[in-house]
Amino acid sequence: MPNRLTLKDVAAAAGVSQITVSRVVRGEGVVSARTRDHVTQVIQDLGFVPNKLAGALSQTRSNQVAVLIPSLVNNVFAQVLRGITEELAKAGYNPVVGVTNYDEQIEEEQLISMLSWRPAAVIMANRVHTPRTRKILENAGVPVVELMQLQREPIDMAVGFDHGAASTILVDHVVSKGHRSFGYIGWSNHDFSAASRYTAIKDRLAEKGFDLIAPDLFEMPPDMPMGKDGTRTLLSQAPEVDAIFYANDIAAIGGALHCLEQGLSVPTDLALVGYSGLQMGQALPQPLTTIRTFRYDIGRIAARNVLKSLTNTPVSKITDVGFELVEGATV
Amino acid sequence: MPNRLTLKDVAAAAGVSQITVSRVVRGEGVVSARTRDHVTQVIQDLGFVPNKLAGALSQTRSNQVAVLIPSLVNNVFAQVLRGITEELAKAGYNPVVGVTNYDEQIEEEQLISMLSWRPAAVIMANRVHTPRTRKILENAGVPVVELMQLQREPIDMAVGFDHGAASTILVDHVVSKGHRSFGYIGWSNHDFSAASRYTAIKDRLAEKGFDLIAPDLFEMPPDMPMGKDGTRTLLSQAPEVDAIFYANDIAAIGGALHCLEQGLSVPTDLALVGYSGLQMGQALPQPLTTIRTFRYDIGRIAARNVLKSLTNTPVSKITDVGFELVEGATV
DNA sequence: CTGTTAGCGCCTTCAC
DNA sequence: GTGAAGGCGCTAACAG
Repeated sequence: MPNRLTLKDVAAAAGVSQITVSRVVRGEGVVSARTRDHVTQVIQDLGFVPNKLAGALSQTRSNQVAVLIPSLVNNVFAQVLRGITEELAKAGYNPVVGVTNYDEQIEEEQLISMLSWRPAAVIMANRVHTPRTRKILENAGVPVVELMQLQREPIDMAVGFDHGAASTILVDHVVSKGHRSFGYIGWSNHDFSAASRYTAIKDRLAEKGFDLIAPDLFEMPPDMPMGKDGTRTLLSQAPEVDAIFYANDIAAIGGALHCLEQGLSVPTDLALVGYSGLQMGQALPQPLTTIRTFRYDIGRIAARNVLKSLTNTPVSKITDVGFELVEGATV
Repeated sequence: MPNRLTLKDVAAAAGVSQITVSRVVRGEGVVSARTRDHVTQVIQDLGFVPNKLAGALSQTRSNQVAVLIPSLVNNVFAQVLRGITEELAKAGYNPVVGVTNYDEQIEEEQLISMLSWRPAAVIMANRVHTPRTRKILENAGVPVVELMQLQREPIDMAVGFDHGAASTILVDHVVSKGHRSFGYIGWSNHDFSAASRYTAIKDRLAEKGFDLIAPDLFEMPPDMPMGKDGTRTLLSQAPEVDAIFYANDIAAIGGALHCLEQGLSVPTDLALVGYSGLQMGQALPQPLTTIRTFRYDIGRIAARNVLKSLTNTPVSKITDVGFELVEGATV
């Protein structure tokens, strides 16, 4: 077990004190070039790896960042996490990942569990929390970044974009193309972003005098088969619908498959509207009309804000990374 | 900062000693029912959260598990990670995730960085390591689980399946359907699984007297656009090819899109063979012929083996979760 | 520029 | 059944 080496061992081998080795390891404090080189050499030779548990304990803070995301398999969050991970790695920080499965109660438990590791910061890829979670975060004494959705006052910092605005633009685009009867396939849980998207679409359509038909919402973000089945169900209940908004691109692709199988032509018979701008939707023969969001950037900026905040560099409380209407061929 | 409470504070409030509180918290050692209840109550009232840094330091071991995966965005590894995360969570362990980007050098750096947190175990979703990485793992003194590929002797434990066998079965199936000229679209880096898949396909075809045409291999696992472009390139260079093996389902779907656009009928003009059995490939109008692998189970079993190993429960060194030939409609 | 001292918060060991 | 020391490995604060 070579890693059972401690500062003391290195110090003894190098003929200096522990604290000198510590300074060399951290690259902080003043050490003469000579001793620094010497100690560095000894560290190399011995293969010493500092114990960060002890370091964190003595500083009462670690270089781990707690990250809570609703799902790992959802590509959107996978990309957010990738951005976070890459950016943290540059500064020598590690993410500790917790998955909430879109459940605020689990989020709360996970958060408590992670806080007992005294992370340097917390990143939450969600804006809805239990009251207790909010309170814990407010008192955690570490930077907190909430992701994706900018509406509402952040606990500490927020990075994302305005789902409501994106939905409005999407609606206007679809209506401008002449569609007149609208359906929605999505989900209905606590996810604030999804909810505010649905509401924004419904409201905007209402302003223009249109209805939005959403027969049964799912309990989870719909995947491709759910999008396919949902489309069939919706069309059987409301055959007049000539445009469907989907909660995400994957579900919309499911809708496209339904059309393909049923011989419905897109967008003449039915218009399909996605949400997220995944690469996959754009690779289809008919590129999907959707809202492109910047997941990777959101992750990176979140991490960067964490790091800034930890070094007391001024950070804006709210970072709007925007979105982009992708005018595909399905509307 | 409510979490600045320590054992000492709880002990004072409860009128007992630190160690008694510690025993109650851990549920270990003998404490009378009365004091236990009392202390539990005080912990509740104060909202005490034990500091695991200190706990881990004094035990010289934590309940964090280091997980190194090549990519977060690749659905295969996302699912592996999901399995790991869910299973660890049940036992109160947290994964600390490092992403290697399919690079053994980065893997080595990440590993060293993570070991300085003295994780309870290490899970590597890859079987190729630098010599130094191997040595570090052998001496780490903690359980090590390597994933996906069963060939080769594991450092400690391995969970996965035999890529070579899967490829052989795949080849036999495709040949049995009457195809006679074969192409391959994949990648060529250090990934042992990908390499052994390619080799196994090539070898098996050779045994049957066939060639395998693989013009240019990518540096990364091909995605949908790469699969699409690769298909075009390959067919322009070798128009006689009537069946293509893809390194993964996503690339194969890209191939399907190419056929759709070019009016090639599948499998008459061209057969498409995927690898992984992603849900997506099965949702297509023509379900993809592929090998289904059990990513989620691999993750779960890996985590379970870690936990067993930590409690000195006997664990088999090698766990073969198998695979499944999916006879779709594209061959 | 380098070293000494005193913890960080918990757990192990050994008394009582 | 409970408690008092001592130590896990590191770093902050102060000396020299």
